[in-house]
Amino acid sequence: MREVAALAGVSLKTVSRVINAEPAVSDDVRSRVVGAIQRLDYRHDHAASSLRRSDRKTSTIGVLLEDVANPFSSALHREIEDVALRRGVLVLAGSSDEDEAREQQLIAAFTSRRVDGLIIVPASHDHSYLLSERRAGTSMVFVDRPPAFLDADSILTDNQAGARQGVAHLIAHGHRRIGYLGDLMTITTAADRYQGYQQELATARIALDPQLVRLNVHGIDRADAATVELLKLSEPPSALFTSQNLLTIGASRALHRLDLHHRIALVGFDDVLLADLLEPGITVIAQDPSTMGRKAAEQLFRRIDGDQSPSVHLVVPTRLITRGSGEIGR
Amino acid sequence: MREVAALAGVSLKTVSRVINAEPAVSDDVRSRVVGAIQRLDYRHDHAASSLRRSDRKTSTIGVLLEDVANPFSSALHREIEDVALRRGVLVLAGSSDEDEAREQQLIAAFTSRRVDGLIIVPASHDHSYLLSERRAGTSMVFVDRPPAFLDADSILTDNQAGARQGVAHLIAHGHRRIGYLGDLMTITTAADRYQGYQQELATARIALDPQLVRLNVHGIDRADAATVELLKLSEPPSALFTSQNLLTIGASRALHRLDLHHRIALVGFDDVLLADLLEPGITVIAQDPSTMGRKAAEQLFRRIDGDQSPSVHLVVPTRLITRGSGEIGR
DNA sequence: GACTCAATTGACAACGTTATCAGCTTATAG
DNA sequence: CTATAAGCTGATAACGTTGTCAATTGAGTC
Repeated sequence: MREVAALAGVSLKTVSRVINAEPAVSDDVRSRVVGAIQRLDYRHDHAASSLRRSDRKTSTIGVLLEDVANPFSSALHREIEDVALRRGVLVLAGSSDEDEAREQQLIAAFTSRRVDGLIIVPASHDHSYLLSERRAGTSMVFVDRPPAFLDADSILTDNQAGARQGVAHLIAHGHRRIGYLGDLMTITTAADRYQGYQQELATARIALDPQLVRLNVHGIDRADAATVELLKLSEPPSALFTSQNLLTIGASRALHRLDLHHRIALVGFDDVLLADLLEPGITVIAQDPSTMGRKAAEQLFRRIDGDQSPSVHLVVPTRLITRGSGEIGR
Repeated sequence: MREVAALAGVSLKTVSRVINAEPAVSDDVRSRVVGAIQRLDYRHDHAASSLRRSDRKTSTIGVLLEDVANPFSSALHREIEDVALRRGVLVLAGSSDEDEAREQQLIAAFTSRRVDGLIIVPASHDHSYLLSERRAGTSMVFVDRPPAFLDADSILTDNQAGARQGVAHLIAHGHRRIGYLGDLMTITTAADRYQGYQQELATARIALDPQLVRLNVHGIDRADAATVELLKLSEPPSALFTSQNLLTIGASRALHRLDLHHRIALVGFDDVLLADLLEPGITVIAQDPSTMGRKAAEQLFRRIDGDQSPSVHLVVPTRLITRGSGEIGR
């Protein structure tokens, strides 16, 4: 910048003014400075600039996801990116892998880079470690799971209602023995969905058979194995409710292999790509990650812009998509 | 930091020494400083630090993908993140959407934040705009598509050989009329794959029938429509080679709808989640995005660490995964 | 002709940190 | 007891930029 100023025959401050498009610069000087910038191919240092600027904004936000490579996370990520980019804000992304230590490590790395705000899909169950960060003025929005021991905005899926809707759909097709596959119970959404399952059974006056329930099933392969177990029972279920993406895939794979996919009904929580090509297509309770990402980003930027109103807790509804697997009768 | 120094009764520089774990600090002073840091919950400012440090490293890299939400991109992204995080490096990610202007805008945003390096899946066809950036010392690695008018490392899939392998597989099952769906020809990988198709037909002495070729097909719906067109021909193809992810899905959807999925053979380029659950499973030429991401990140960090050797051009092989759809005979 | 005012420009300090170098203390060798 | 070295600590400048405020210029007003 010093060289640019010298070449254009002006002061440092004037170059700064041109770069920041401040009005009080004559056209003559401006064009000289622009010329010098190009000749020297000068690149503005955003970090040094934000260090000195009074608003101290880095125009960067941190996004903590479960795993940037899973479809739900990456759909969130994409939507956040679009909202951010429209404001010239860049996104630092990281994957927690459901690991509390990794979550905290990543968030510390984000904040030491002085991000303007954080969007967090939390893995941990105590966010009081963020209190001082919040006091320091960092905006933050929680997505998919609520903050614990911390008051902050959140955008959640209505997990309980979604699970009830799915189970009710199976009950409506005559099923009374509905197997349940649930993810790690430490994940609050998994716990919520299981509550929904229990509630809907209770509403329909169906006794919960613990044999039909497999909790803490994580990943496709475990879900496959758990499905096989359920179907080997002396009184096997006539329908399955799988409460997560990968569990749905695992269960579906097992049903196909056992050639039971036309006999055992299946409803999954969270949509699955290609689910409509299968025979039968998989009926799901779909979440809406794009809407969640957009709302989260919009809320974050409202906070960054100075909105001080009380915390907002938004619940995004689920949608039942019928494709065949959930409409198999008993 | 000034306050920490005051509370601990030491100088600024000593606090800096403690933070950077420099050896020349007595245990007594160190513990006083650590105590003060915690009492004041001081947070280190990474940007200010790298502004002054002699290596000028920001411990941040920029990753430009086609779309953070597509499976290929996000698998790359995840692998890069893992390599980076092991070194305490954070990842800024962005989606070009195959738009040259958006690519350049994002890269400018990355470089103005002084990233240590760039990993680029290019959308544009002239990267000379990066010359000055390279001269300024920014490391960069290209992935999936080669750089143009710029000498830089690249990690590519062997697209031509992969396509030949897929087409050869169909020919080996007796097919002579093989339909081809190709993505936008401006994408170099799409062009390479089409070349592979042409070459393999030539090798087998099969005349290329232009009617069977549909180029510049982009997205699931267009692929679905193009498939329907091909099958309506008076002399329809007995097999299809779809040269991209979404085109495979679109074609598969059309085949299922027309109930031809057991009669028309299909081989796709790039793997598709759930492809093994379909009836028949989809045979694909699989790329290996995880390996590509890992190699790209490792190469980038070698450059960042000062490796000045000539550009490396790595080709990652494809793998044929047979699942049924490609083994339907004529 | 003196005065006011607006428009333009520049000098300097400051943002939060680290590099450099100098100074102080204590131990060791001769 | 002095000389030298090693270990620890601090004062100051600097990284690249912008905020503050003052200086300069030129036009317009009476």
